[in-house]
Amino acid sequence: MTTKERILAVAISELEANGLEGLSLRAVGQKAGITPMAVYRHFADKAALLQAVGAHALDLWQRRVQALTGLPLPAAFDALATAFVDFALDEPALFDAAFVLKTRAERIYPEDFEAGRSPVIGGVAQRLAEGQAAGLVRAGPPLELAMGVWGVLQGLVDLHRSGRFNLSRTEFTALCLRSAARIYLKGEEE
Amino acid sequence: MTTKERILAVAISELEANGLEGLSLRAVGQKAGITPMAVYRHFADKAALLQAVGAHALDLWQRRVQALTGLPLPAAFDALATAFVDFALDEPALFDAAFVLKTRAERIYPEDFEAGRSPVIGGVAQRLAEGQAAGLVRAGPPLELAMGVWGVLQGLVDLHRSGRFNLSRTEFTALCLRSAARIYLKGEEE
DNA sequence: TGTACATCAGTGAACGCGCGTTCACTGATGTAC
DNA sequence: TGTACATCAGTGAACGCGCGTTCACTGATGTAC
Repeated sequence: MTTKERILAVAISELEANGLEGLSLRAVGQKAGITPMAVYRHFADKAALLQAVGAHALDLWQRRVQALTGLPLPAAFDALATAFVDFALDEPALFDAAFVLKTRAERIYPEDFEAGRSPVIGGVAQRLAEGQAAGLVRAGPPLELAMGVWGVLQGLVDLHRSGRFNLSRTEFTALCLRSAARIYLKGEEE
Repeated sequence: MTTKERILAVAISELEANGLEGLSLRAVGQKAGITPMAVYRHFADKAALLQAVGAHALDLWQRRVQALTGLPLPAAFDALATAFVDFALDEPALFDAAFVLKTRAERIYPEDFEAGRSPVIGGVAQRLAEGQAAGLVRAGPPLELAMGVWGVLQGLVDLHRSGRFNLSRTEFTALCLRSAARIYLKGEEE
């Protein structure tokens, strides 16, 4: 494990512990066993470190999604949505680093998604299109439906994190799945 | 205009200018024409000031919503959703103060909403119930549908604010309305 | 094989900043008798 | 009506903190001749 990797690992655990605002180069250096100033040997400045953390977090998220392959259609979306909620609630700071941080280069709707530069959203859109062909998924541009699903999950998670849901984890996740399904599912499911 | 009101007004405009993180008591005092320390005459500490700002922002939002009465059902929801998007994109810091700030006492799902302690969500749920009776709105607990609509709007606005939409304001708003409609509207609308 | 030199990770002190908050105070206004 | 006193908005200096970042440096390692 190189020093750079150690710094990154410490930064991630500090992020988990103290959140985006609570991350300081001094603390990272100290917990990595080096002078805070030595961090500058490996990252140009704090923004560069944050960007690396963000890239790592996004990578971690994508790995989690890739581990979900092989499920039939409706279950696949439930599994994906559950993974999203779990990621957001279990690793909130990583979630922020992956999805909220502005220092990272973001994928932009619609061009980057149409060009397939976002594997997760691209995959969702493709499966939604398959679902439309199979008569399961409602009509509409698959990419827009995918963004709608992302939006509702992100929004509900946001509301949950600002303390607006007094629900058990199971109940909250189920509410998220139902809300997401309302976006893409065809017909009455309840 | 009392000094307290002036402080509050300055705090709000500072919030608009610099965001939640950029708000400092020192700047507020200075721009209000008093010593930063005089702020403590009127607010116990920074948290108290922020709480007052949050209450004001929420009040402002509720006024905007109340101004929308009298529209027929599908248009009413579009107007409400448009107002939400406008509020979020035009006054992002006030929006944060009203909806994101944790120092405020939040309404909690489901009990506070069931008890009618949130006029906006309560009103939405009631109109959704009317829509269900009229056969316009899909089945499901009206309160949950309302939270779903709130969630999708909040999420899409979030994604927009982190730079993920390269759409004109009009196009983005339209996408939000379509996504919200997918949550609550019955049948195929496209 | 030995020596001179370059490279480079890491050090430690310091700079300058803005922050929330404390403290003892001033000075004007209002009120009680 | 006049005087003594309480109230209270506002002052100004200071405390202590943590931050990102700079600067000149040390000391070990690797490399060229």
